[in-house]
This record gives sequence, structure tokens and C-alpha cells, in this order.
Amino acid sequence: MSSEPAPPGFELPLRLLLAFRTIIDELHERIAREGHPDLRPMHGFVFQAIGPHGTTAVELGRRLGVSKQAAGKTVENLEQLGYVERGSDPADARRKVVRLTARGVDCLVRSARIFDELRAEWSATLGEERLREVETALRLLAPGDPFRLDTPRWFGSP
Amino acid sequence: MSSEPAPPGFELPLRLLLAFRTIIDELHERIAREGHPDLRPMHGFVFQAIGPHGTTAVELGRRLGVSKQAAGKTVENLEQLGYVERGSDPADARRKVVRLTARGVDCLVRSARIFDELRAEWSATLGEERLREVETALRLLAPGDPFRLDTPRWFGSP
DNA sequence: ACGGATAGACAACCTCATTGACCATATAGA
DNA sequence: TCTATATGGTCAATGAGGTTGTCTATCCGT
Repeated sequence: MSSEPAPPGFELPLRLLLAFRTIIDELHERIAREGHPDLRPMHGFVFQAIGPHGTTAVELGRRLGVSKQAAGKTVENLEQLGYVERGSDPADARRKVVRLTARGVDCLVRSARIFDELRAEWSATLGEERLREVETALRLLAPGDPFRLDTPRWFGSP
Repeated sequence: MSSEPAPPGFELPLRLLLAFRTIIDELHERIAREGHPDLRPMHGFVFQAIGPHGTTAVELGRRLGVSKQAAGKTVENLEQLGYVERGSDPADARRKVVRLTARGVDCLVRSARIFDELRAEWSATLGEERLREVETALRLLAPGDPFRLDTPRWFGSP
């Protein structure tokens, strides 16, 4: 039993969100310095949703939880920024496959490295033991696929 | 030293976000059943930003990280939903004070209770000891005011 | 070969934010 | 006190990003 009173229940969710923002903001600060200044938090999710083999606008929309048209517009933006390209699928003339460009892949590689660096820094602050306990606890409390890409819309007002 | 390899660095932030969403979704499911079906995740933040003594649209906009016009529109919506009301300030004829209605306060009280209930459930799943360790770790890693109200805009694409 | 299902593009619209302009009021300073 | 400036609120125009509806082209099972 702990002698201290429990903190109010609203603190934990706010801390979870703040910790997420802290990591993501730090990631984007660093990746901006490495040549990707115009990336937004959302884009990392989109890149992950596209994946190494490419995908289509419809499938992307499903993964992102938005309409295929919205996904198509997102792809257009990322195409203009030079992160993705569209090609045709020889096996299915309807599909137009969205793939990451070299620049897009570079971004993914750097993101993965920076995420690992940030985790290492947290591990140094907290101790690897305690960090793993946090990760284990979160896996237990919030199981399932962590890639919920519809967050922006989810959060907004009616 | 842990013999298991460390998980990839991107898992932790995604779990943090997923855990946040899990709590907030559960909160809104329950508070909808208690007579507040049209609340959105954002609104809790707005209520907190308004506070017990009321505030103005300009100040609200500052706290939310949006323009005063956007804050004014949000207030209009919440006024139509019956959660806030606007009155004039006898000490300053320019100011129009936004205050929570009885319904708004009811919502805040219920939210606080449900958050405590959810925390108690997590404590039962995880053990109070381990839950406190998570909270402590998050306070250490993401210190500062957890009320960052500009999250929706922050997350969006350019 | 045909009919339903699927991928994509185009158009109209909606919501919510933005900026700019404007008026009313408060406040500090000559 | 009078005036200049800052502040609070509203209105108007705009833009980003999402939605639905509709249309065409293509695939696939019967």
C-alpha cells in the first residue's frame, strides 16, 4: 500500500499525451535539421501506412480512417513535396501504386534512427529497467495495433 | 541488464498515444451514457481552459493556442449545446465573460469522477505500485504543464 | 459474356481554422 | 483633461482538409 494519496485520474491521460507530444516534437526538430523541415506529425503515420511495398489511395484511406478522396489529396501533397510517387500497376490497370521516393525512404530511415536515439536518451534518464516496465504496462493497458492513424480527425471538435 | 533486445524506438510514442486514446474514448463512452452524448475530446480541454471563474474569448484563444476568432466560434458552439453562457463584465464593458453553465459544471464533475474510476480500473489491472511508477516516469520524462490545448491543430497536416 | 465489385478522378459542399479590417472601450501619459 | 495606444469583440473573406455523390475504367466470378 502506498501512503501517498493517488493523483487525480485526469493526470495520467494528460501526461500520456504530453509525453507523446514531447517525443514527436523532438523528432521533428531533429529531422528538420537533417533536411526534412516541412514534415508534420501526421506524415510519419502516412509513410508507415504506405509501407515499403507501396499501396493505393483506397487502401491508404482505409488505414488512415479517412475517405479515399482525402487519402488521394494527402498523396498529392506528399507528391509535391517529393516524398512519394505514383506509378501504374502492370497487374491491375485500375490501381495506381503510391510508393515512397528515395527522399521518402531517407526520411523513414532517419525517423527510425532518431526514435531509437530518443528511446536511448529516455533509457538513460529513467534506467532501461523502468523504461521497459513503462512499455510493458502500456502494452497491457492499451493492447492492439498502435497504428491508429485517424487521430487528427478523431480529436477535432464536431 | 536485460537479455531481451530493446523494442524499436517508435513503439513507445505510439503506445503513449494509443493509451491516451483508449482512456479518452472510454471516458466519452461513459459520459455519453450519463447524459452528455455530444461531447468531443476537445471539449474537456476547453472546459478546463475556461476554468471555474470564467474567462474571455481572447484569453481562451491564448490558452488554446488558436486565434480569438476561432475561440469565439468554439464558444458559440458550446453555448448552443448549453455548456457555457456569456455575460457582460460590469468592471470592463469590452469584456464578455464566458462561464460554464450548471450543465457544464455537471459535465466537469462527471468527467473527474470517471477519470478516477478509470484510473482505479487501471490500478486493479496493473497494481497500484506499477501504475504509480508509470505516472512517476511520465512526470520525469515529460515535465511541465500537461494542459497543452493546441493539440488538434498541432497534429494536422500543413 | 455479363453483372457486381473495386480503383480512381472530378465536383460540390461543410467545418474549422486563418488573416485583415473595423468599432467600442480602457488606460497611460503629455 | 485630452489624446494616443492597447485591448476585447465582431464581421468578412479566404484556405486547408475533410465529406458525399457521381462517373468511368477495370477486374473477376458465375
